[in-house]
Amino acid sequence: MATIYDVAQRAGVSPSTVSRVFNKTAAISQATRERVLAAARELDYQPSILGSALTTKQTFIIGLVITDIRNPYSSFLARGVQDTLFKEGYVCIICNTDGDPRREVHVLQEIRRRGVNGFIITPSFAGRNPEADRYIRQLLAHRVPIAFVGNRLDDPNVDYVTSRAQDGAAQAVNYLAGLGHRAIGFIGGRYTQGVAVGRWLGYQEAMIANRLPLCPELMVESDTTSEGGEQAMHRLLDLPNPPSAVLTVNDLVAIGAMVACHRRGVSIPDQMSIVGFDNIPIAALTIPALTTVAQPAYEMGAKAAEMLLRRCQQPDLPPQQVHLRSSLVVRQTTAPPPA
Amino acid sequence: MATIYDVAQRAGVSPSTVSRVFNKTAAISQATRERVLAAARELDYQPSILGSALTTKQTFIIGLVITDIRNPYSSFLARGVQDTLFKEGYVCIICNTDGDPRREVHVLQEIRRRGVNGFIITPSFAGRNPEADRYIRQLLAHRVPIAFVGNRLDDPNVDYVTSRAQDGAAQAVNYLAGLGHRAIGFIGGRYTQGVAVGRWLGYQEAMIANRLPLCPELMVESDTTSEGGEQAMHRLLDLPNPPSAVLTVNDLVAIGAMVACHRRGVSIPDQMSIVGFDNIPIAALTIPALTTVAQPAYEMGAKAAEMLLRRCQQPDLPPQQVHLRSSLVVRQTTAPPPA
DNA sequence: CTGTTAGCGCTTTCAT
DNA sequence: ATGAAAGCGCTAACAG
Repeated sequence: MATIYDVAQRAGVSPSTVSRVFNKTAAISQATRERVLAAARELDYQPSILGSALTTKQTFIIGLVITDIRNPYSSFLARGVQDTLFKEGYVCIICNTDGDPRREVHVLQEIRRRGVNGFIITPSFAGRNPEADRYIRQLLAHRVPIAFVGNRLDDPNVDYVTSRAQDGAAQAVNYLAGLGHRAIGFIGGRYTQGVAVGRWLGYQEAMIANRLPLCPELMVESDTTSEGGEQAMHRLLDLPNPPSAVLTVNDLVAIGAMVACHRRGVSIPDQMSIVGFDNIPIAALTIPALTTVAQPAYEMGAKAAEMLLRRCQQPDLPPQQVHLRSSLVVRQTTAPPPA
Repeated sequence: MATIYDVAQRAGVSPSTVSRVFNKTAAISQATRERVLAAARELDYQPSILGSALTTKQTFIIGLVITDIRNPYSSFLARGVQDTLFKEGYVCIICNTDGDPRREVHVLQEIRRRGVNGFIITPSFAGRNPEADRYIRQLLAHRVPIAFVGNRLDDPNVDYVTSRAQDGAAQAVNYLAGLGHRAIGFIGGRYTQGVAVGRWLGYQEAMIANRLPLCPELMVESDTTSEGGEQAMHRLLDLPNPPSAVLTVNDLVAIGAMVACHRRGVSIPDQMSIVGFDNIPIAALTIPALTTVAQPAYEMGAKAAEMLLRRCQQPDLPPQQVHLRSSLVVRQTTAPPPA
């Protein structure tokens, strides 16, 4: 790799001059600029960010910490982040936590050691993760720019973007209630973890608002996978009084639930209504097509990236909160309950 | 952030000594080691990789260049890469090309400027992309470690891992032929691009081997999305003599094709057999469940990461090729043709 | 408009 | 076993 000195020598100028033409940090005569550029081209010179970062602290790298990139919600979010950052000359290091607080801390440290200019974090637990919380607060104290997505620290004083998932869940319940359902179940991950909590709260809130009974046996925890959804639905179907509709914590779980119904000959939506969460691409393609609460994952990522960049430029801005909208996408898995 | 000087001062030693205890690059007396470690702990010191990289060239960052992280194949591959690298203390920068050669070059440059120690690349075009090819060859000439996944340069002299997708496609055709199908269609992305080429070649090869007619009108190009698959299947169904079975370039396309059949009342698998490609998680959950050629995406990523790390350590190793297996997963979308 | 000098955080000879 | 000094690629005053 050619260095700034090689270019300087070849162009017959000083390194600073070369630096100036690349950074436009001072006026340079047309003539020398051209000589420099020519020399650079001939040597295939690209300024090393490593070198400049040592003085400027600008690596144009940010760290993105998510649960698991294989989850479509995460990968859409990641793409939103990447697109927005890349346009501004930034690139990102992505690490997965699998919801493990230990790993979350480790991952944050490893990323930080690379001198990133900021973090975008989807916290796995909200306020229930002493280890990671402590570390993140420390970063914040060092004024490291951080934008949170989905969850956030138990602290209103940070930048974050949410999707009003709680409202989304409530919308879904309202819709089902409007259709005439009374026994509405919830299949829901671990309620106290990650994104599940808002969704669960929204469900409860709306059940109460609609004066519908909140039966513990209709609220079942599950893995947040299709297998988890399948098992959970079987448990619900085994009940003496199964629900006539269920809201699920994500689309994969919903699809698992559909499979369970299919296996048992329970027809959707005639005998069972199902609502998913996230609106992953496949949701439109299940047969019947899945009614679901759409999460603007890409937009959330894009927005978080925007906020982060802003904070990098103006560290003293007041903290910013953005609430995007979750919206119910009605398709074919929902209908009035059987008479 | 505390620097190595802060730690040295606090421990009453020289910076070199601190460096030595962290890098175990020379013997240090037990006593001073402990003092240094204590000082480091008190100051929350973590060696900055940026600083050391300037001399060692070791950033412990590698660049992963894929088409689109939102594609499940890519995200599984990425996770395989990340897990393997992270265990060895590496982290990765991920960028998307969307199959655009211009963007591919740009992305490679941006990543390189960050001093990455190597690349893992899933080339969008194989040997038909002068711009990107030229740049990649240049990297190779500079002895930058690169591992290719899926496709590779038109050059046997590089490290790469494939999935024998061509064999997988052939397997699928053989299976359909064995079932009695003669008119087997192929819905296939742009045949000359990215992963599609191997799959298309495998299809043709097996059609010929089975002495089946290779009809141009049964091979249709499409977007590699479910919408693309849906449209393509409609075109096939509009034919005077539609096929009785189709192989598709990926599962999303297959699912789109299923939707098209469903809309037209063509029953699967009785009137139409469909085979997907990739075995994304959702494939097991469509109704009926999708028969598909499984790609070991996670393993391919993991293997590529392994190869890359090996090359970083031993640049003079002979180039290595790994061929993982694609395997047909028979589920419920395939059956003998109608009589 | 351009050059000189020092320094960013760390490693690495070379001494001791 | 430890320290001093130079240097990695670049930027940022400070001169001129």
